[in-house]
Amino acid sequence: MDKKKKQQSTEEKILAAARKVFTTKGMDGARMQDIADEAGINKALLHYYFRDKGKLFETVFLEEAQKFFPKINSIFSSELPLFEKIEKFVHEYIDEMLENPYLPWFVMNEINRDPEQFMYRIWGKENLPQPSKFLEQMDKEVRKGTIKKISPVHLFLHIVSMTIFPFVAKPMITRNLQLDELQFRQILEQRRKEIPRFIFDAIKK
Amino acid sequence: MDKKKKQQSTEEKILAAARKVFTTKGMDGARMQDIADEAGINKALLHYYFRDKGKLFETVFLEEAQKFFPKINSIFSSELPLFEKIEKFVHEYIDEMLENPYLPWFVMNEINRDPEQFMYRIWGKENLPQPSKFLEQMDKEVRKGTIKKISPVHLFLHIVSMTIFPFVAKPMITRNLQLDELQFRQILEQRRKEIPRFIFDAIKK
DNA sequence: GTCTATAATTTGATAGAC
DNA sequence: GTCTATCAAATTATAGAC
Repeated sequence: MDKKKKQQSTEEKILAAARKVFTTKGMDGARMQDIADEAGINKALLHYYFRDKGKLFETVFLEEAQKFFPKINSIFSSELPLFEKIEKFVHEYIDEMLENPYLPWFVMNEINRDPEQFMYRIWGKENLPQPSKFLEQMDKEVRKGTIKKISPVHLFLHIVSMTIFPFVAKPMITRNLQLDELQFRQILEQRRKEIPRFIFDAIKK
Repeated sequence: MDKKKKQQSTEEKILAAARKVFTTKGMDGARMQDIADEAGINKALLHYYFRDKGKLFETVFLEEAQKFFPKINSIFSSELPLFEKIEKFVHEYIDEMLENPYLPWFVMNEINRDPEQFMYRIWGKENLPQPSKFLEQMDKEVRKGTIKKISPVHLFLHIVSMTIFPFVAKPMITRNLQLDELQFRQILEQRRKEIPRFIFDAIKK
């Protein structure tokens, strides 16, 4: 990491530092001084590259949100069979979050802070994600009798909840279950297979 | 609400106002002026009753955290049979959160901000919650062959995730599924029955 | 206990030298 | 492009009158 810092442009150093500070402290908690220190420069340079705190934050946030959301939609609206689709979603999502564990908390936290602004910025008004295709697919399987009767909306919520929640609630979980970093990570890795398995058991006939 | 404000003591008015502001904006985003305005008093009085912002926040936070956590432990360590225990947990938790929808986001958000400080304050070092009893109970059922083979830790995570996550991710969910307030609330109410049902289907033999 | 006025501090932002 | 020094605004906290 430190090796590469020399090669990084100042702008890249700032963005990396801002990412780190914003994702741990949030927009309100983050201090420009913290970011400058983390980047090994001074505050004035932050304003030289990015006009103000808001602009810097927005750059970081949109960048991160793009990692978090678009994958959901591309998988859910693909042409895969239901079970494979669920499996792929869980796998790819957990993998992504294992690499960026701060991501879900950061994104959800900032969306909560100002839902309209950010949801709009991420998708725009016409570019809404369409889980409807996935919901219809589930509905079709139910009517075909391939899987048990279940509300597609609830099944969708079950899947997303089991996948994402442990990452958001990490401090609660590690404390309650007395887990160290390694144990927690191992459990998350296990969930890649455990969640699809659990769902299949619940809805297969 | 406004009727009672006359009867409320100033301290109660402050706490109610602080609760409202802190739970929506968080510790960093909250302004003492906002709280004073919300309480219908001036800033100086806030400091008269609570030395500083940190003390006021801590009072509110610990009060709220006590609503959120202890119930988990009391239910999980009770003597109920497994299925009833799961059902009771989901019911009571969703009911609690339907009344205080901001609760899970607020508590988890502030714990993420400073895990050590708050986790310690909530339980202390010796007073750790003991989901172990619940985990053992699940393990026993598995070994008896009453339910399918499943890791107790994962089952625990499944239950908690499905129950709490939708409350934390409300803005994401309502936007993605195009739900209005009422529809969202109805779905949450449905989950009281849906989650236990789903779990039973997954683990019953 | 409650208020107004003000101090003290924090922090985002800019000016200007190099 | 980068730095030091400084300003301006926002925000917490206190002094002191009533």
